[in-house]
Amino acid sequence: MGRHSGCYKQKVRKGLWSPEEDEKLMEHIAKHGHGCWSSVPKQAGLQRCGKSCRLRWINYLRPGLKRGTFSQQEENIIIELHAVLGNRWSQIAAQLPGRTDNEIKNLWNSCIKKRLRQRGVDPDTHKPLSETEAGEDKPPTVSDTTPASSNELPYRALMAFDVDRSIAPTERIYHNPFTEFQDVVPSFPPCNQIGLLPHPQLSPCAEATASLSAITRLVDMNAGLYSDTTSTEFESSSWSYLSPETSHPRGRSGNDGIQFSDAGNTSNGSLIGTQSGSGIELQSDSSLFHSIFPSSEDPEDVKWSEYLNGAFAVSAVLQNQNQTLYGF
DNA sequence: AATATTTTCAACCGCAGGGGT
DNA sequence: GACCCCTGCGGTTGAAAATAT
Repeated sequence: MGRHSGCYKQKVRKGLWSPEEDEKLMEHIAKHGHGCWSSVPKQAGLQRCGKSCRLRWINYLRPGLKRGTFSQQEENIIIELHAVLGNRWSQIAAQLPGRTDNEIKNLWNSCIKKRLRQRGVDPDTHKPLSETEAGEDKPPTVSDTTPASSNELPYRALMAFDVDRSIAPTERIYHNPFTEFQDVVPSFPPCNQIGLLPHPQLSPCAEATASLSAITRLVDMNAGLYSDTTSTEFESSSWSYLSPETSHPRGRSGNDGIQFSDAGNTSNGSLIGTQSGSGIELQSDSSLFHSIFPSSEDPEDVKWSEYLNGAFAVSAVLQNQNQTLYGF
């Protein structure tokens, strides 16, 4: 089981790939496709195991790969998805075209995790550190949850925090000699748009707005997940909830109860929202569940991908409109 | 300029699970 | 059902690059 015969049978090279090896692999796949990976190295004349070829192709040579700095929107999406999916990097990557699971995993482990901690957020649970440290019995982490049991789909309140935007991302052009792919990193939006949403009528995707509406209702129903914090670190980290009615008294109501605020109208970075409560669940009998999955009688029937496609179309809206949700 | 330390990220490893026999 | 082969996933490692001293 899990054996990898190619690596044992013959001498195989390990470590970094040379340009010549890359070229051989590219040429072979261009001509014949990869077919059975275990036979690729032999056919391509490479002293690598099939597994290594596959990895190289998927993570580096495959056409359409974006390389280089993650955009603000991509990071937001990753954080959102991680809150729901945990360390299911391949599923997260599936929502970010051109990004690989490995790349996302690296970003998470090297950057996002650290930044979340600095902001007083437990990267595993997406809860304030003060909350997770306080409890002796650590609640199950998001990564422990099983998406299959949809009646316990976790959804953490949408949250945001400031970052130092004085450092603008450099415009970098990445050049892959094989794919000729270029990626220009967009500039950051203003940081005071944290937690603010685009007007629904401006949204190019009504479906996404509807999903957002459902999520927002969910947050509202279970609002206050992060309230009652006593951590000054937490408070100073400019959290905000996407909690409609109570959060943004000056906001306008959308069609489905979402309030939309003008950028700059919120208090500058202080904690918004005063509800209390804990934990968010999708119950099969809840109107929320049915608002997200109108065709499903039972949460068990819901395909995980449907959930993602619905819930995270939100991200697409943000992406399209260059909005900041989490405010990194 | 030299060295030490930290960060980044490509690649490896082991495991799980599916399909075929 | 047992075994084998293969793919895919997530955790981990370690070399290279970047940064600090």
